[in-house]
Amino acid sequence: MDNCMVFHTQIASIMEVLENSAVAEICKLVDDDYAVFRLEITQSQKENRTLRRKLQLLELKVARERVLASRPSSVKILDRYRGMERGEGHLTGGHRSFVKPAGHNTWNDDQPITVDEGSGTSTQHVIVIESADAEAACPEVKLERSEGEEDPRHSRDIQTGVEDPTTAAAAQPRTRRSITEVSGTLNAVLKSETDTKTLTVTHSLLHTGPDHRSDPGLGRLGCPPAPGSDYLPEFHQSQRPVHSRGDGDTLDTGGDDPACSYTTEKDPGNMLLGLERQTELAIGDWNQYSSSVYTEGYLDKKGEGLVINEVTVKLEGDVPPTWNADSHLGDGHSQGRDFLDYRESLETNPNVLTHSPLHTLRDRNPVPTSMGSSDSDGHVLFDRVLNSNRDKTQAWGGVATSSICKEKRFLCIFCNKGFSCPQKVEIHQRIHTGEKRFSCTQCHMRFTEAGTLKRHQRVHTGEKPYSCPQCEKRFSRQDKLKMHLKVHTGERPFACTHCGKRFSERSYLRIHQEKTHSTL
DNA sequence: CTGGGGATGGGGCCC
DNA sequence: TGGGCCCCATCCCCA
Repeated sequence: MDNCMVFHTQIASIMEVLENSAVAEICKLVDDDYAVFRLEITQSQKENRTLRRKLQLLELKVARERVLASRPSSVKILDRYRGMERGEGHLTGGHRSFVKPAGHNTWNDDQPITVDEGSGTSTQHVIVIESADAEAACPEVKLERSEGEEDPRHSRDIQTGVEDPTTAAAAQPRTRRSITEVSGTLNAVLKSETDTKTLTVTHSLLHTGPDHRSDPGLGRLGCPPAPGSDYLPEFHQSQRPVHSRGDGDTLDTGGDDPACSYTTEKDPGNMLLGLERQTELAIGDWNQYSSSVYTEGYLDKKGEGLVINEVTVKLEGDVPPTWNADSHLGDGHSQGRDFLDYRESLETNPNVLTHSPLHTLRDRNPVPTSMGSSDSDGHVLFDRVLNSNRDKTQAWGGVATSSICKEKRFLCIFCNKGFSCPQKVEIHQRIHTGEKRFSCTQCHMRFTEAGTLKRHQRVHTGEKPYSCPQCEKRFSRQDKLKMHLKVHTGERPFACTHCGKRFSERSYLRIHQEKTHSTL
């Protein structure tokens, strides 16, 4: 028995040793395979980056060739990338979006292009504007991504009209486009100029604070930035060139009213976006993150089309950095509007979401668009400028800034409702997204607007600053006091068209008609 | 008791 | 940011 026990003990020991060795071997195999797998993944990623870089270089080259072909005179464009093409540089560590023209609406103007390298602050984005032919139903906007440069604070100007604007104006009908991007300081200026028209779009990404705003006081069109808005798009209406300093400040050497200016590209094919209502968006998903999307444009007078002049997207969230924003652009009805300024800015943290109403647009009518990506600062910005109707330049030539600002050309992407300011569109679109960023500290109530929250909080404080001079009754709201005053005055401005009965409130009349005259 | 109307409070929304 | 209007819900009064 003892021998038997010893034998079993030895067997158990051997089994344990074998088991341990087997486990160790399995672990080793797993580790080896894992290492190989990771190596393969890394190699694939490197290959992807290399291919992407090559693609970007090809795009750059094509764009440059287009420009060179159409602008025989002194072209200086994208010196940085020219160097890259010569092998002098590389795009790593960030992303660039290039604005490039396409079709007949490309850099075909006989204006030189200059690139202001700025002062070493590296923009992480190069914008690609790709305008479709007039016949194209969907103008394309192509956003390229590349590995960005190291310095996130580079500013660069791309101007396709280097001449002195004053002389350029004298050189009409010469067509000019100039694009200035200053994303290093969170400003991006797009300047598109045709004939006497100038477009300057300035993106001021406000996440760095108001000090970085080009106009800290007011947003474009004289509107203050929407609460929580992290960028401040601006138009500069000036025929003078806009330069970007190395420190990122945008210098409008013209000194004209910086409030508004608009592109006057004249491609009729780009004038209208066949944008349909996007009310079927998955609001739940859309509301996961702070977002703002608006379209700048207008409904044509017949209501048959929605002309999108601008789309601005601000997105936040922990989402994959693969957001493609495209839109439906179609030939359309300019209805006297002679420009299409389509701009889209996207700012995120290191990650960028992939959902937006624009996404839906893109899906409905895909265009070759690559994605923007994050720069070293973790911000993503891509801008687009679509050239608009070239034939209608003059219609916008003399439009004053104030009149433009009064127009409700910023359209809700959900309901097409027009607003005068993009910030207002952002606030309005919270209705559709369900976003209520203002929460009461006293209760669970949440509100879309800060003013509504403030008004609500009087419920908790009991503050009733408005008192009736007739009966000492007090109210927390002025409109309620005004309503109450009708009790004393007997004012009943709303009369039933069926029975003549009068009511002090419209809603009373409506209820009355529903109850009494519903069969009529 | 019931229904219509008035009064009030509150939120939504736009200017 | 405040003003103003709208809508809705609720309570109350009264025929």
